[in-house]
Amino acid sequence: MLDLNFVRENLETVKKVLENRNFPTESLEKFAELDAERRRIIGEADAVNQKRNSSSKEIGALMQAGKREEAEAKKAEVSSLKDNQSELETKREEAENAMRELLAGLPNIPADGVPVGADEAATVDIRKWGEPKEFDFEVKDHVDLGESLGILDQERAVKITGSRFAILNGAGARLERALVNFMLDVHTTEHGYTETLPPFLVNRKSLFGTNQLPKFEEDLFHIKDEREFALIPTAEVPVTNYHAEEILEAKDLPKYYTAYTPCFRSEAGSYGRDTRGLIRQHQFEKVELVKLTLPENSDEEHEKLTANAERILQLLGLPYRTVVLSTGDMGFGARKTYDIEVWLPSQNTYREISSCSNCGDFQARRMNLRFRRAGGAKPEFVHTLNGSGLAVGRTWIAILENYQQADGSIQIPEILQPYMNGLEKIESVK
RNA sequence: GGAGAUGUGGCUGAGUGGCUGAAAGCGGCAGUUUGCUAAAUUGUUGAGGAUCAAAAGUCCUCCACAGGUUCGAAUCCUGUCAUCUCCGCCA
Repeated sequence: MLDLNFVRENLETVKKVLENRNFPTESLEKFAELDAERRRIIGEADAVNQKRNSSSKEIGALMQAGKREEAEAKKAEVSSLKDNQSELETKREEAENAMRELLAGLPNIPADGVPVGADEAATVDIRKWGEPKEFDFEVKDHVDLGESLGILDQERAVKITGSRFAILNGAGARLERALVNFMLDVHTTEHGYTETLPPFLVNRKSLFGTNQLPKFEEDLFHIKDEREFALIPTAEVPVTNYHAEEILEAKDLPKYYTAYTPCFRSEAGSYGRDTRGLIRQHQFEKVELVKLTLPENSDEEHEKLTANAERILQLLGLPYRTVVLSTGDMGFGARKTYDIEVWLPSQNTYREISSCSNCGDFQARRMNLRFRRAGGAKPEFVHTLNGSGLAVGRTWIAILENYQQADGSIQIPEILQPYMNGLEKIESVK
């Protein structure tokens, strides 16, 4: 959420930013009016409350002095304020809700230097690592590989649940678990993150904090009862909200968390995309990285977080490139986002495997997550960052495709072998 | 799921209708004292908002949350949520 004062003082800038992000600007047309109205009503309501408070105090004094009649007269007077007062309180609530709603619907301001553009075409390559392997045979995709090896079963998942679900078996399931453990181990022992295992169901307040709500309700799976929980679409939600509504001490920052969780996304509006294989599922596994930092350090921490995610691909020997997303392609809450894309031989291209965002104070303001500098200074909002480190399902795909052999078997990267109980190769069980 | 108890500031903990945004203690911060540490001592110490160019000041709101009663609510009433104890059930 943007700061009210910032929007008031930079209305034109905000408008321009919205256009760069392909957002309609019409809500801003009402801003000035809404803002003035809100302040006028607050002033009025405060004045009435003040009148009531002071009169009530006088009544108390009169009662104690034994001046009953005067007190009664005063009571009647205050009573007559009541209608007006409750009406003003209602209006005040409406005005504040309207303003909150407007602000909650505005996306973050991109950082300086983020390429301006409408879509993916405007992303800019930052760096490449590794060389895509030359295969001297016709490469298969992960579906053909996985099914012929007997480690991937999509048909039965459809029977049990529906489309966009899959079952991993044997060495395939083990590979998924190995990747999770490997990633968590690297981030906790080499990169200084604290492992956390959060709830997989969250309430609406948390979803507001990390800006899934109010705008992206239809991307979530909702639990059908009065508690209104939703399945997490990413561990970013429970983990970033971990310290929501708290005031941390500056000396305790930065905080680094890493969490393994399943993620659930309805993928509404993506019906025709990536229908084959495991690229886009309703349920997938992810190891997430979350940082809470001082405002002045968030850019540097963002670079480090992205490097932490890239490190996993380097250790696994998977070629990738890192790009910076353009204004039109960035997520709602991000001020800057790096996507890391892994090489997929079957598609002869790089595909997203991680998205690392600096959200600045945008989410912290939504969840009222603050810190205090030494010496009793005013609380300030922390900066929040998050990134996948990595999407495990897509890493699984990349391992199969990049390490496939001519006979359809899969060579296990050396660093993963201890996590696979020493297994060097996944071969057909048939 | 059943029965009961509880929810006050960074913490402990007073407060059962007005002078309580909240005693007291601890902690924090600033000063004084002291050869240093420690101790002592004085002061200070919640958040959000309105007004204002800004600061100061003034005012409003907040004692789990949401409603209600009342001229007036931390205090009374209702609901919700959370925590604790006992029973049941389970992993």
